[in-house]
Amino acid sequence: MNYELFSEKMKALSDPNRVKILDLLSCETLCACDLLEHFDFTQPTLSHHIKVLRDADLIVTEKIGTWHHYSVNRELSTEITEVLQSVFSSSERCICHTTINEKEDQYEKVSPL
Amino acid sequence: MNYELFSEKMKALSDPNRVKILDLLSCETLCACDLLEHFDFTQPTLSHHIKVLRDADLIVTEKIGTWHHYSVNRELSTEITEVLQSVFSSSERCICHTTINEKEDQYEKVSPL
DNA sequence: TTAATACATTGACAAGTATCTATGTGAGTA
DNA sequence: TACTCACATAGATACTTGTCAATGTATTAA
Repeated sequence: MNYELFSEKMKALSDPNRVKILDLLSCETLCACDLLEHFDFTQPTLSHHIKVLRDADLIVTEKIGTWHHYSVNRELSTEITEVLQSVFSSSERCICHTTINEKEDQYEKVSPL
Repeated sequence: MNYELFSEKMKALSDPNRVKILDLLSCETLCACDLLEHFDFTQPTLSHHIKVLRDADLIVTEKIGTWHHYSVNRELSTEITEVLQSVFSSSERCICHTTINEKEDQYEKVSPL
């Protein structure tokens, strides 16, 4: 995961409503109508937030008939937590150990985190 | 930390350049001019990103003469990592265990996370 | 087939953001 | 004092985002 990819996951978490959605889904799989009861906004707005979370791979959808069951992507959430920790921790893989203007660009494309 | 506060920290992390700044600062305290060497944008843009990180309490500044020394706020970074983990984990404190429209609003104001 | 339900999509709008150039500020230096 | 350096601020612009009302699309039920 590089800076660009990681910051996209963070962007998906940058709205309080989306964090609340994930928090609700962390306990159990829910459908959109169940989720909507917890919010003041309209259904299209919920649908928008779900799309953002889905595009970021933070939630997965299982369609059963007319109902869509949403749940958190636990694999990715574990990875994100680890990457976040690594960003704040001094480590060998930090970009600061590469020579500026020489390896940095290439390093970023491979795996800065 | 509530959803609003947590999502503000996430928003500060939603730009790849800011993540890179934190990654650089995680190894050592740096001044703005040192940081700037790692980026293609201008000094005012760096100053803007530093302000965003500072407003989110993710970095702290120590001014020595003309130079400003920036470093990561390790206490907050630890807290953020823990909260992130708790959002993705099923737990007793999850908002789903409260009665909708009854306790939820108050709960949010106190400590949903 | 008609109607209802669950969810997505579209288009619009107000608000926010990343970037730039230009300028301000405050501290050290000649 | 005048100049330089390190950094912040102001204002402008292009772009993105959260929200809504309106509408579309499957799927199930009557």
